[in-house]
Amino acid sequence: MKAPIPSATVARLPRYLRCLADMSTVSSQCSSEHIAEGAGVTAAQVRKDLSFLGSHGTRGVGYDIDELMVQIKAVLGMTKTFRVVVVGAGNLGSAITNYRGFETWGFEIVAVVDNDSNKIGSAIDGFTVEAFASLGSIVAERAVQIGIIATPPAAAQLVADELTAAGVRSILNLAPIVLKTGDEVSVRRVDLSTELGILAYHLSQP
Amino acid sequence: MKAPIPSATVARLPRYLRCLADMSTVSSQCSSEHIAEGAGVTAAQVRKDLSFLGSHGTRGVGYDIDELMVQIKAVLGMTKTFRVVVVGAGNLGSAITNYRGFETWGFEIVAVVDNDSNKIGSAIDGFTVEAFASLGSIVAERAVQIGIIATPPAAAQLVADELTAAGVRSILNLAPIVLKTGDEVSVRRVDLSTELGILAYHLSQP
DNA sequence: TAGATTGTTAATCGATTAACAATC
DNA sequence: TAGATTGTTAATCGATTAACAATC
Repeated sequence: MKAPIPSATVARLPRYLRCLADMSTVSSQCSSEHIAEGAGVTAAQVRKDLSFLGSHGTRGVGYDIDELMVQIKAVLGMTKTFRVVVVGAGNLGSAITNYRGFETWGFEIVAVVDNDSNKIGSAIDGFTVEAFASLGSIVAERAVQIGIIATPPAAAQLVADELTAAGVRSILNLAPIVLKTGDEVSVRRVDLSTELGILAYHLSQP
Repeated sequence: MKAPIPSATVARLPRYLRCLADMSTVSSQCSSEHIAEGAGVTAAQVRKDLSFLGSHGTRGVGYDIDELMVQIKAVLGMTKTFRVVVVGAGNLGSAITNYRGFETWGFEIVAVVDNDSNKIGSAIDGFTVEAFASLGSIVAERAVQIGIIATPPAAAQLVADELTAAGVRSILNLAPIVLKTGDEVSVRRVDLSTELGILAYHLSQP
């Protein structure tokens, strides 16, 4: 029986991991208090979250940093790698393609595609931009598992449909639009525009 | 007595607004059901959220799209504009500077700075990259209100300190690190790396 | 009036916090 | 043993959902 980890806890695990990585250079042990400080949450929150992974701490002592990192990595599925296609070679797509953080999580970009003939054939971070029309064959031949949508919002749904048709079952959507997909496709969204809206709200508060 | 709007509601308002903007081209009225579909939430959720803004709907009819947009814009503070400095002219900083979504929320980029002498003087989207050392005078002379941190994580805290010292009271932090700032500074974080971690978790689930 | 849809209530659900026994 | 810190419980808090009276 796999323990179901609450989504709020999952969302904090990557932060704990980064925090542990920072601490691992100076120590081998840490307390929930240490992690809490680095991650910007309470110590009780940290202990509660880590309890979902099982008991890996030692009472009176704390957690072994390396061991805890291994546990978190296992839970987050960082033992696997995933092949990614980036759709959209504009500013956002370029930034994503250049982003070094992907390797950390086991994401390997295998193609960058666009439907703009001016961009096709140009180079981005060592990748040659390929035609959007080739998406199906690229997905099939390179066993692409994840599609990142970095297109203007108007194109995003079409891209999602094409990715789905090609057999991709996981999408990271950076376009500020809610995609309509079947239940077999899991979509996550990162929406800078919405974040700016929230920021604007807080700024306008007295 | 200003009604305190729950943070979860605030986070959804920008999405409702975009959704309403899309619908406004084809209709002048809409129901909570329509908004819910476009925003990917339940109709009950929409009505509950909108109730915090006051009663702007008509029972049996729905909401007037234009009027509702005005209400949401007012609540989100979109009647104001904010001057922004982008710190970091790397890939992320460039993508941010090129991002057209800023104007929507009243954010006006007035400077892009970096501490890399190779980047200083180069052009990004019409801006000439200026020296990080000039941050203080730039903030003062151009009345900068918001700092966007688009640097590597190792530099982010220093940048935050400098922004704070220069008098900036709002920071959007794109670096994957928790900033330590005084209570007078409000920080929001957008962390692509954490999002990738969450995505990896969901991908590795059966 | 009949049909539709809001605004609001109460119930449910899930997440956070505080406290402390367990135990190194 | 004394001090420290975990793991877990119970209480609290906040957000979501379902239902429906109000009312256009």
